[in-house]
Amino acid sequence: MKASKKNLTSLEEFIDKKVGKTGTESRELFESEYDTFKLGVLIQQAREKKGLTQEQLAKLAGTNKAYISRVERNLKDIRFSTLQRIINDGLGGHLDISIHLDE
Amino acid sequence: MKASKKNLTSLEEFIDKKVGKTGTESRELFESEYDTFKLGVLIQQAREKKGLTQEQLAKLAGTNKAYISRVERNLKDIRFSTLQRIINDGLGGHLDISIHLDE
DNA sequence: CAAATTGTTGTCTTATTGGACAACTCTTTT
DNA sequence: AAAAGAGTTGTCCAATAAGACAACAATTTG
Repeated sequence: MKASKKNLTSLEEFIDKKVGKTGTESRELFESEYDTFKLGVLIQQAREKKGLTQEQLAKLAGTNKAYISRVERNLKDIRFSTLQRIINDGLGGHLDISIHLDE
Repeated sequence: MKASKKNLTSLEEFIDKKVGKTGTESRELFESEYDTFKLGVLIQQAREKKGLTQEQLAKLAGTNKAYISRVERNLKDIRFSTLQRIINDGLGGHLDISIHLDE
């Protein structure tokens, strides 16, 4: 299914309509899921940028390819320490985190 | 024990001397521990900025003050989902993460 | 298209988190 | 100096992440 550009105003508006306005329960659930979603994608993109296969990354990070696959696809929650190990040892990078308080 | 400004050149140099140069095993251990350390401090600072006690934050995040204390003091590893819950529900903020690949 | 490589999914076991609550400490207030 | 408030620590139990490996699916390559 291709999105028609025609009736699309903005991603924000689209999500408002599809998921619910900011502040609603359904929207907050969506956003927390989206954050998790982003994490997997982030790892995958970094891995590909490094030109590594899941198996290579797994070995470097001291785990196995099945686990990497699940993390990238967000099928598993992940411990902070494991995330760090994947990024530091596996990808040779570092994790940057910050907390933004609303307004 | 107060630090004397006298013989301090820079934090970098201090850490190099105290922990080891970048790239050494001891230094990498330190840095990953430091990342974890930062996470607790980050949460604590955000909590204080919001003027919440550990107990208040705990209630908002659906946990208890003992747990918050341990997280802030980095005595426990934390799941990504739990971290998000504390930041979203507890602090009313959001977590910003990015992966930086070295060079 | 066949083979090889890469990624996904099922399932088991073990290690560890998260939640609870009590007891203790430390600090602040009255 | 006693009480109150805030934070720390010990321990228990249930839920779940992490690690392993095999089997399967999908993609890439010769």
